[in-house]
Amino acid sequence: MDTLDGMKTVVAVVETHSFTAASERLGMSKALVSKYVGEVESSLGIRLFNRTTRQLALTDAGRSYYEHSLNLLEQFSAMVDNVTGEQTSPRGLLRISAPVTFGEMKLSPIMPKFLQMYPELNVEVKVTNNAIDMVEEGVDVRLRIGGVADSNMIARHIRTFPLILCASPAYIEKHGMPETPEDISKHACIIDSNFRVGKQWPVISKNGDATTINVNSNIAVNSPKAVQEIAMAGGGIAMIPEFIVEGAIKAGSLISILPDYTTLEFGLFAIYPHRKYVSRKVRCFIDFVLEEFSV
Amino acid sequence: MDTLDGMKTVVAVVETHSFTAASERLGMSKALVSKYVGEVESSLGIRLFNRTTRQLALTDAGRSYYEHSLNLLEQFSAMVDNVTGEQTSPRGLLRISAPVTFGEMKLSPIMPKFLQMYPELNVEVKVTNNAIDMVEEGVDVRLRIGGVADSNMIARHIRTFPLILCASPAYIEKHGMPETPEDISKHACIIDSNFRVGKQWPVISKNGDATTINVNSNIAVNSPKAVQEIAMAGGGIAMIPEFIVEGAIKAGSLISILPDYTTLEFGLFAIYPHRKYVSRKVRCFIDFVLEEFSV
DNA sequence: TTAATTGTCAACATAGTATTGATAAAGGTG
DNA sequence: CACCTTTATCAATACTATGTTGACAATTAA
Repeated sequence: MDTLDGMKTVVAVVETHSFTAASERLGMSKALVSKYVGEVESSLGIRLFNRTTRQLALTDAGRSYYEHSLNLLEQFSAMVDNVTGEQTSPRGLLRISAPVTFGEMKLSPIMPKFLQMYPELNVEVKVTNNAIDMVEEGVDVRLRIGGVADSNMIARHIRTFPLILCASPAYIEKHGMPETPEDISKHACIIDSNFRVGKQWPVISKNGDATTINVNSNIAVNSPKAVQEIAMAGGGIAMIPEFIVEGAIKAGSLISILPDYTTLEFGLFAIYPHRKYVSRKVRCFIDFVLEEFSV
Repeated sequence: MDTLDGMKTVVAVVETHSFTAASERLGMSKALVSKYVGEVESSLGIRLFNRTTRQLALTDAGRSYYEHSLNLLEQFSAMVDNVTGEQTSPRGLLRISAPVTFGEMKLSPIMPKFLQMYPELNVEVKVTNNAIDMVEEGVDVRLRIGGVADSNMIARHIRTFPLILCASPAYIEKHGMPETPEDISKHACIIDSNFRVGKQWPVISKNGDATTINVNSNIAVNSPKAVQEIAMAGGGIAMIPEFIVEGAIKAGSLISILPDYTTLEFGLFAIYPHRKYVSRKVRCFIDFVLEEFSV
């Protein structure tokens, strides 16, 4: 057994709290995870986990080994990056997580280009809206809307994405096209509960005048895709990230409302662990995303 | 190939300046050393050595890899020691070097006890009087008479050993037994050129009066054992470490001269690399030697 | 109790391992 | 300048270890 693989295995077990989950993260059989942990233990001559088949508890030695290993593995990849410099392309596995709609619509289309730039890199994208535990999931970088308050995470701002107001042509035909922000409050609106503004929608005119509209709504949903579907079905006026609806607007199934006004915008951030050293593959990915999403 | 073994191999090659010497230090075939270095190089995608069959030159990447690896390997064993704590006995290979006579007469007899204390430890003792390069030879601890001026080495004082004056019974019978320090200068003396005093022998009486004798000598040799042999053959008065001649004196083949006086003494030091972390096996060995040689 | 899930075990085919001896290149030597 | 030694590498060999699969006992939730 490669000593470093042994360390990686223990790290994965500690972070996932399970041999089985660790085997999935590492892409190997659970039998091998069990074997590796056993080998590490016997090579140290000390028990790292107190385990019954259903419960897993770290021993003091296990905690110590985990913490040191984490540090060592990080230093090792730092060394590899340092030695190879910029001469070789990053290799290995990069794990990314992203919000599902953003991941599907904006991230996925640019991934082939990224893979082409770094052919020796394997990428695993996990789209999820659950506030996943990066450590537990073994994610290297996480794209997220909004920053994080976790001090051992770094949140790097990528860019802001605007939201726009829109509704279906049928709805507009029936209820009329709003001409001023104040008109909105006479309409039915669809709330995306991901955005914390609720029924107070901010609207900013071209010359910078900001107002807040108290909108009427009897539906809220926590998915921008669902909001779009509701709007397209004539459910009323929706506030949706532009990148989601730009296709529908071009196709004519949605109409932009008050195009001379801007409304909410959200920041896209890249979140990654706050350590001394950020691996080159992560840096490359963030640089790539920054470049691609630069306005 | 175990990643750490790859690192160890590169380290050994760098330090010995040779694949062949590295293979000897590591106890593996030179073919494997060659293979390992090749594997490390191809896994990094960069050349570590510029090598013709006869010349070996580190590349910049090689130097960087070596330095980082040294650090990583040290941290790894520090971790292992930390995790296992004092619960398990040190294991692995400990390389010791010692002056030949001291090694033969004083160190060797206590080694079995040491091995018994730490059964999982393998020891390799290298007796030599040449001022060997600890790095090149891969020695963990070196016992040495006198300290060192190398700032990246630590010299830990073990104890001082006295020298005594002696001669063969036949010589004394023929030339008379010296009764005062001044009598010595009338005799033939044997110089051990290891001790830098040359023909100025210091003598200190029991009440602390120190004098220096200008001795006559027409032979100097850089080996205390040889000095002893010359003295036993009737070559004259010799100044020899007590531990070397105590057997001969008991056996009657040498007689102590001016036993009420003391003369030179030398310090025995344990030399080891000056790093953040001293491995447990080295600490154990030094502690053991300190204990054994405590007066 | 049943059912599902967990960590471990034993067996197996496969792939990698390290040694040996041979080979070519490069220097030092007389 | 040819010789001889030494060096790193290569090819072939026997062997060891590797990781998967499927079965198993242990544990807990329903």
